[in-house]
Amino acid sequence: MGAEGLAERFGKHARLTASEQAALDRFEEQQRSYRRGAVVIREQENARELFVVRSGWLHSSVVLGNGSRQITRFHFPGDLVGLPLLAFPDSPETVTAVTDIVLHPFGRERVGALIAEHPRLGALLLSLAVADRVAFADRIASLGRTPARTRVAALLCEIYMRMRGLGTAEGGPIPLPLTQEDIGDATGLTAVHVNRMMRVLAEDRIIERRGGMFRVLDEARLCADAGFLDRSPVETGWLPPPR
Amino acid sequence: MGAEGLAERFGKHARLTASEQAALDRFEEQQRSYRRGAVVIREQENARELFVVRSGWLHSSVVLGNGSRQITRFHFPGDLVGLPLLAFPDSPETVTAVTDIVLHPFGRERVGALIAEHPRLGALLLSLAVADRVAFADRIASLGRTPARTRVAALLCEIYMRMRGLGTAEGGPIPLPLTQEDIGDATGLTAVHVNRMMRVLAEDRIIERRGGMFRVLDEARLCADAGFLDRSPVETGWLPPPR
DNA sequence: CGCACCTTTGAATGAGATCAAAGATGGTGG
DNA sequence: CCACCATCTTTGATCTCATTCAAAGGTGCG
Repeated sequence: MGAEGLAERFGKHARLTASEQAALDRFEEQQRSYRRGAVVIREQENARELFVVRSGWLHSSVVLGNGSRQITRFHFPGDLVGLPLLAFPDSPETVTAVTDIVLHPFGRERVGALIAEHPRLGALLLSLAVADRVAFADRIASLGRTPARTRVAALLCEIYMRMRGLGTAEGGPIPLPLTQEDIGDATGLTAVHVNRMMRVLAEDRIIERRGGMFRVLDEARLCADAGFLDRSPVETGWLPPPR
Repeated sequence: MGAEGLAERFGKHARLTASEQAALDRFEEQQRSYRRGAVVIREQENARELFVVRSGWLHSSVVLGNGSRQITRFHFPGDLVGLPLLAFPDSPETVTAVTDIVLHPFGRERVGALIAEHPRLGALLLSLAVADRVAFADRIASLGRTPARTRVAALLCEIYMRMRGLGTAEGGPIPLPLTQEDIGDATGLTAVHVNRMMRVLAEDRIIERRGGMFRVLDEARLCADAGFLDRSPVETGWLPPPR
């Protein structure tokens, strides 16, 4: 549970041929574990490896000149981490393990080889990168134009939806291994204010919190409060045929 | 001046073969003009075409449930517009002409064909999509963790840098065909507050404004105020060989 | 069991929003 | 060419949401 590989992820969007499946599996030959809190990729440092997340949560963050931190994205099993290394030799972001994690590292040039040998997977990869970009755009809108309560709701909603995509029980408890400071750094709020907003959401019986967990009591209202938009599934009609 | 095509853009990052060059040029066979203010792609509507920007400015925006608008990205000549259509059949964003523009429309499946026939260009496209993602991340950090003055400075700085990349004179005047409301929608501020911040920047002799133009008086200080990070040029070491 | 870290709550402060209204500017049609 | 009107910019006054500062509980780990 809570573990997914590249092939499973890609397979959600297109039926893979045996050879494609094999090519993706080859990205997961290596395996490496990190402890909660470990820094996997450090901002501004030269890095050559990307990773497939096998299990656990991570986040990408940026530290501003004024010392404050902004978390830009959370990563879950099946996600690709370190994509910016395909564009920049020095990482523009820090990638940190939120929980204990297991990753599959692989070299940049393997992506090039994948695209050359399996253009359809290359196209699918582009598709996923673009979907990611849309997620970033949604977050920009959330930060730029919505009040605190909405932003916190949006983050919880995103986590809820993503965990459900990985197969969490419907109304069951969801792990929330983030400190309120983390949530603040993701939503552009202070930890204090995050605390107040979470309390309000709990008082309104939209969520319930206990320990490092939360439970969604009223999915409809959470989505409404969060301004959640269900992005239709990734489009694959334009992909070239498999080779 | 101020016009650039796909081949020029790609050529900045890798030396193109004749056949690659030709393949990219073929994306610009069609041509279509729009007036300032025209909506090129409408949010939530089904769209099948992407565009290469030949000349002029555009922006992508999202309208939130509360009626407010967030501009997520500006597009300049040589940019690809409508990439989200590679992942979603219905556009998640509205694309609007900021000035009179000329675009080259093309179908989604052409991207698939390009990747299949020219994997290296596919990889480069992925690279550019990833670079875009990093730009989004930078903006998230700006919105989430910096004060108003910094955000406005960051936007002007971005425009300044991008215009320079397209060949604007060093200390010369730069067109700014945006209303203060537009700038507010991009920076997550009100038009009124944008006005105040621009005034402060002008009073501090960092920029100068006249008509629909601005001039950067003190590039170093603008960059410092904006927390500008010069992202190193797009990395191409991992690309597969040209076919 | 004790310490470090996290959560929670209260009170004061402040950055940016909102409300309001007076100038500029520019595009359009007569 | 000019007058008019819509749109945009500018400035002031007030209000509010979120921050900051401070301090008291919790929690879990070594």
